[in-house]
Amino acid sequence: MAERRYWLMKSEPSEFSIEDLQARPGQTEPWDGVRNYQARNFMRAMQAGDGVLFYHSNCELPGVVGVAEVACTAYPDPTQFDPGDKHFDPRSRPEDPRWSLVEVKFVRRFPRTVSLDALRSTPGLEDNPVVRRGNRLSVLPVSPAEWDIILALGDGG
DNA sequence: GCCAACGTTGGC
DNA sequence: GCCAACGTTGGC
Repeated sequence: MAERRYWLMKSEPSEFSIEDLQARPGQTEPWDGVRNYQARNFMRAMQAGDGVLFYHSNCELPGVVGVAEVACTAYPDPTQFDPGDKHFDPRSRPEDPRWSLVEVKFVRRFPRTVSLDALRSTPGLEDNPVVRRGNRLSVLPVSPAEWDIILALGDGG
């Protein structure tokens, strides 16, 4: 059995928020539209049951708002083949799909957002890319130690 | 809305 | 393979 790993996934709440995830049937959502190779590779490395920190970006209070879980391993993102979709990729071929997604399942919302400010000022998180200036990666790994720190901040808040 | 940081593209 | 131009991300 694979060891459980931890990730952080960003979403703009105006596009898709943790409340939207909670409201979904089965509280599960295909995390489509990722068009960055590094982020894609991280999704391809995910296993069902991995922990996910749900991060709200590009909003009034950016930060981690709750916990989700990887619901299945990666499969081809269907939006890459849909000419009507904003994430359509004309250069991706069905016999060799370029982009993948995983499905994500709601676990819980934190009582309070663990803001980016809080992440930046908490010892033990300074090595994670999410606190680094100019970081644009939307899917990134979190170490077990970082996971524990952020959960304590979120659940204790 | 601004703009710095970054990834991608394409000319050479 | 270099690198300038371009588009996007995301904090502020």
